Amino acid sequence: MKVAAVIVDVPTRQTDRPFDYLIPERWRGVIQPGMRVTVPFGARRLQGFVVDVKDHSEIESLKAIEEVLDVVPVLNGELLDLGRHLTETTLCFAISAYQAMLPAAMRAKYEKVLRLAEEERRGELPDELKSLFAGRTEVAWNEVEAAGLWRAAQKAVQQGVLEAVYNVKDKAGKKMVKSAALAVSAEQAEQALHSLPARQKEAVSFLLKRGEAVPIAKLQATLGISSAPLKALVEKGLVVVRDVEVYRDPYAHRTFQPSEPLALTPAQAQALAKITASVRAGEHRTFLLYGVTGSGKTEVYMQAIEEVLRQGKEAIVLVPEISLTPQMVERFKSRFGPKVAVLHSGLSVGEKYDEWRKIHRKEVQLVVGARSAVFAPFENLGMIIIDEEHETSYKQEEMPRYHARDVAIYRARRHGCPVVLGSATPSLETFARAAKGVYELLELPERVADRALPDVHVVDMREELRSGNRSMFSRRLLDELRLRLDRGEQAVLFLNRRGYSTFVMCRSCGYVVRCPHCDISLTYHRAGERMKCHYCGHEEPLVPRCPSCGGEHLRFFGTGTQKVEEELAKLLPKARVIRMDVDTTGRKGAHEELLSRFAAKEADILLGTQMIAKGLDFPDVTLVGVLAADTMLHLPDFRAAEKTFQLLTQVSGRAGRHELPGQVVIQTYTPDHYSIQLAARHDYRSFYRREMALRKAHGYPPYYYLTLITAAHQEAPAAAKAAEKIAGYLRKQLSNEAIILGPVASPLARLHDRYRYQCMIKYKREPNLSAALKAVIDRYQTDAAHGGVTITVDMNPYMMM
DNA sequence: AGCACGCCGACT
DNA sequence: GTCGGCGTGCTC
Repeated sequence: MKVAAVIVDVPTRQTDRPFDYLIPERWRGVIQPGMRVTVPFGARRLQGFVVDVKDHSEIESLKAIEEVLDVVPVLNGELLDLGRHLTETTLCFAISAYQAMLPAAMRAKYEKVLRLAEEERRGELPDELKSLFAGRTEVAWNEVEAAGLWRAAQKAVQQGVLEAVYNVKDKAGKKMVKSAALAVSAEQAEQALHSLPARQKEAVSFLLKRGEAVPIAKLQATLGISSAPLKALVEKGLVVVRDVEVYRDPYAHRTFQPSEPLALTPAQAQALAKITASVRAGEHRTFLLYGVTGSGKTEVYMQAIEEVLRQGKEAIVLVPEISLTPQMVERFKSRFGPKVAVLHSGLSVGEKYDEWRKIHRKEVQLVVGARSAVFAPFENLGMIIIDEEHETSYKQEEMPRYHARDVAIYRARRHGCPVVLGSATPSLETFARAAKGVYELLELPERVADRALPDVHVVDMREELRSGNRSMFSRRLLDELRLRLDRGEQAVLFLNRRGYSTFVMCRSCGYVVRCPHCDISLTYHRAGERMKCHYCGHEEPLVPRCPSCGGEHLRFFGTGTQKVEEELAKLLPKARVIRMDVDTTGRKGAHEELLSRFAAKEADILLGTQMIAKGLDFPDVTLVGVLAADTMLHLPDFRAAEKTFQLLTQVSGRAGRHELPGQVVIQTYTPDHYSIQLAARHDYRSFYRREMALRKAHGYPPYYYLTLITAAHQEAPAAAKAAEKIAGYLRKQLSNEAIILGPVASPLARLHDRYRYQCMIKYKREPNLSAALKAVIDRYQTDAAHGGVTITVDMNPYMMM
């Protein structure tokens, strides 16, 4: 076995295949599929994944592998296969699939360095480079480029005075801590103890007691000693100091109250029994655990996990990023303690790497994490749980465009284990499969402890306006808020828009301030008087006059959380408000801090966006207000009604989860819309039937599959032309059953300075589709790439923009 | 993606 | 005449 097939870190179509490399003799038998290596590729050095080891290659002159980055494969056979599967189902590059499975820390960082070939030739350096190389032999390429000496350097390389060195580095290393350990046996140390001075004695007996290496900082702190005694002990040969690897534990400062399994309701017990039976039988099944908010789905998950662990197997729990709150983590940590690893975006690159290695080394049996945790490198999976199954954040919007639900089911099939999809508002796709018997439906129709679902009032804001109330608060909502303040209870206010106002328009000429890079209006943010683009992040100061006509009457339209906060301060000056949105939770730990302040009743009202809709559970919250229920309803997305229904149901579920009954006020300009009406009545099934009928009539999922193709270019006509060509090609390739819509300008017609045109394909069965799309990517992407057109293909899109 | 190679315009 | 611009094609 002297040849390795390697997927190199170049995400393009042309390089999306294995390249063969010679395995140097010293690594024969060592290098295995799934290991990362560095290899020479053209003039560069790159990271790559070994996907195969073989005896022969078609290629005559092979280059050799330069470095092996792993001792043990980081991708096992199953994950390598899964990567190939993702390649086919999402049309992504193999390298993207493999990288998505590993923590960011393991992705290579590249640096190019220019090195003086020989010290003797320093004199031959061109004058402009001399000062740069003064006193050193290596200079980073960036530095040369920044100094504008690109050409001089290239010449020097050609002449052989300089050489280009390509380094491949890991992003984050293992964290090492200088630790002290005994250098002699325990007996010898005991004997030496008598003759030691006081401080050294203390140190040695401490190490004896611990029986392992102890970080020096900790040793010094606990014994209150300086480094001097340790130094003396090292000289005497009694103690050694060495680097010991430690995990960065994001929860090190926290203690978790152990929790016990709770008594189950009959429905919970029945659901649990079905799941555990499947775990024990080791057979793959997909369950839909459909339970109203507050019905105790998490307790079912936890008891099912206990069964998995009893079987000596492992489990993955996926949670949407925004509900991976401290509360949620705490529940799992309390029940499963050191058996859990947690993976979410709040962790640093290094922390994620450490959590991942705990899994890889089989030090934990359970992972709780966001989307990418579905790739946890367990080898004996007993169950995968996806909480809030309907959440769109389970779909990745970059390459590879996978859906965690599909990956979970694929892995579970291979491991022979169940998948549990949990939701109070299942996605139509999932509920339809459950209705057809593809998934097994498990139902929790009641809240635990007989608590009632909250009372929901829909307020018609048009009516408010007619009766002269022009504020963003209906009289009803304001009254209810006052009542909570009087009673010392808490309220949650939900508004799906951050910032202050959604757009700024000149009253004289109608000019609207827009993003210079995207086809969208800028949002005004009160803090710092800035205008921000919520798509590309562009920011500019607010102008005092209309840039178009010079008029001074700029008016702020639409309402964001900042404006609500301000308004609340006017209307309810005594209310203490905590605002939670991307702008107030950006800082690390801010999210946790704000929530714990609310839990400690340091505030009366929690005002926030999406991120407060899920998973929160506060006993004194008895009122939930939805300020504008229709914000999502009119988006150009066939799932708009479904998303509205889900969001309203989820938000409502935050009220009255404990002893005190809950009340919900939904403000809307379209009170008769079925998604609002049925959410108010907690009637999922009627919503499901109604929405299914519409999907059927209009040919949308789950009746049809969708694929979205977008072409983008600086110039609108170029993008349109590329999209046109693609549509024409596909019309020829696909069957008559397939419906190809467009091309049309994307709803977000310009993004990041590029115009976008899209085609939508609707189909039921199209065996030729993958091949045709691959051909599209091959043909149009490669020859269009030079014209600057980029083509993206999203099979089963969730973002229609 | 980079990087080399190669083929056409404005300068010492 | 060369330097330097960027289009084209390759990387085991």
